[in-house]
Amino acid sequence: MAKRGYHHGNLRQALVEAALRLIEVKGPTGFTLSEAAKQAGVTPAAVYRHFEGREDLIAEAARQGFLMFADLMQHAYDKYQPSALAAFEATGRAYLAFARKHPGHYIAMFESGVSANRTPELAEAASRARGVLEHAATKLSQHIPAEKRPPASMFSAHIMAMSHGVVELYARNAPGTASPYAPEDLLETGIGIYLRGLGLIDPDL
Amino acid sequence: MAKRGYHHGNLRQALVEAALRLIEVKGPTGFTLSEAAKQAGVTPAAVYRHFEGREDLIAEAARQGFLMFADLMQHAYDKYQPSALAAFEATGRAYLAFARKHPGHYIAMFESGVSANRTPELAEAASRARGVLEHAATKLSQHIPAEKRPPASMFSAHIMAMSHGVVELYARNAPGTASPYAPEDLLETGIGIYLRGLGLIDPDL
DNA sequence: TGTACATCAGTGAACGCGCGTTCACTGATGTAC
DNA sequence: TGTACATCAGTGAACGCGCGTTCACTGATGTAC
Repeated sequence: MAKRGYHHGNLRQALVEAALRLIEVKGPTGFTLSEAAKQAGVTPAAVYRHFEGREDLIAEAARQGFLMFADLMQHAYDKYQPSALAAFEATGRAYLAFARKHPGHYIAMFESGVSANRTPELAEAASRARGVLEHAATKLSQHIPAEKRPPASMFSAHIMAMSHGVVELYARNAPGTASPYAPEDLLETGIGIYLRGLGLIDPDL
Repeated sequence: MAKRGYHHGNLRQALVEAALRLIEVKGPTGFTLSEAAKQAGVTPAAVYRHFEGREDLIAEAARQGFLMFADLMQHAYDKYQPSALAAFEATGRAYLAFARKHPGHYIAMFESGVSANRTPELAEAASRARGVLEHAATKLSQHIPAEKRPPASMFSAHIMAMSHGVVELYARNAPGTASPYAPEDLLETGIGIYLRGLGLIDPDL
């Protein structure tokens, strides 16, 4: 596992990955710097060679998350081009897929209490992710008659809100809170109805 | 302040209120049983006369939150009856108003990590709140032609998701994450577009 | 190729801290006679 | 009305724990000659 570098190989990344695993299992509260160090096979003090402290480690995990998140949505978007509608819907599906596949990242990004403005690098990564969705919304909204077209940033904020809400309320394992619908279906139908409201989908079912 | 009871007056409720204040200020992570006790002017050990422990105290705060939440939505619903549409929209506004007015309760309910099924009392309170929104959705959905009508529980899940998403992403003070829109506007327009998608609002703006 | 040296990633011990929880207790409140 | 007693809410000391962070160090790695 230790291929290059000095003693450990690539401790910095190993710590990020340990942190992600812990955040996923124990929640943002349960995550501790000491345990992340232990899981990486290293003394807690070693962490300080690579990060300023606990918060900084979480912020790096979140940053990497935003980058992956942006890539995933971008990829989904590109794949369904040139149909603005199909591309937009694919982007929405990618949102949920990311949250399902990378819960540790998602929690670090949205539930850890780390501000997206903590560092310029984190802010930039977050902004890039937001940008992908906003771009998809902008393109799609050009199909709406100008006089009844909401601003694209509002449009994408609606979609982000619904997506995030579905993740938080229905895609967490929380037993009992579960609704009878799969989160994927819930989001798909929700966005579908919303887009129909914008006149972007045929009103006949 | 100590009107009735034994030594303190009503320590149980004072602890719940101290916990809510702390949760609001420091987040669910920052809340500690010891500090809640201190704020209530009491030794940490005294908490154990009224609660099983830290989690139990949070659960009670959440339970009270769900009761208030249900009452608020119910009240808003009743006020705008008999128009199913106006009543439904008022219920949505009440959702956001509650989150804004009672952030401590909201956090205890949705972000504290306490399962809504932790105790039967908590589960029942949560279910009552959900019931109000579902009732509003059921009534409103009767105005949709049966063949294109989604199940009311799905309908209300969509609204809950969007409402929760708006609260989490845009109604928290998080500076910089803020969108240029007021959360109230964002939710109002979002629900408006969604309802238009269901054919419940005149399609001409 | 071999030796001397510089670098610096990770060590290990120590710190002060506040946490949640337990326990035997005390003393104010409420009640029975 | 007054006294003796029971109740039980809150005390205070103690516990073991793991936390994040600091510090002088050590020893493997990489480099210069």
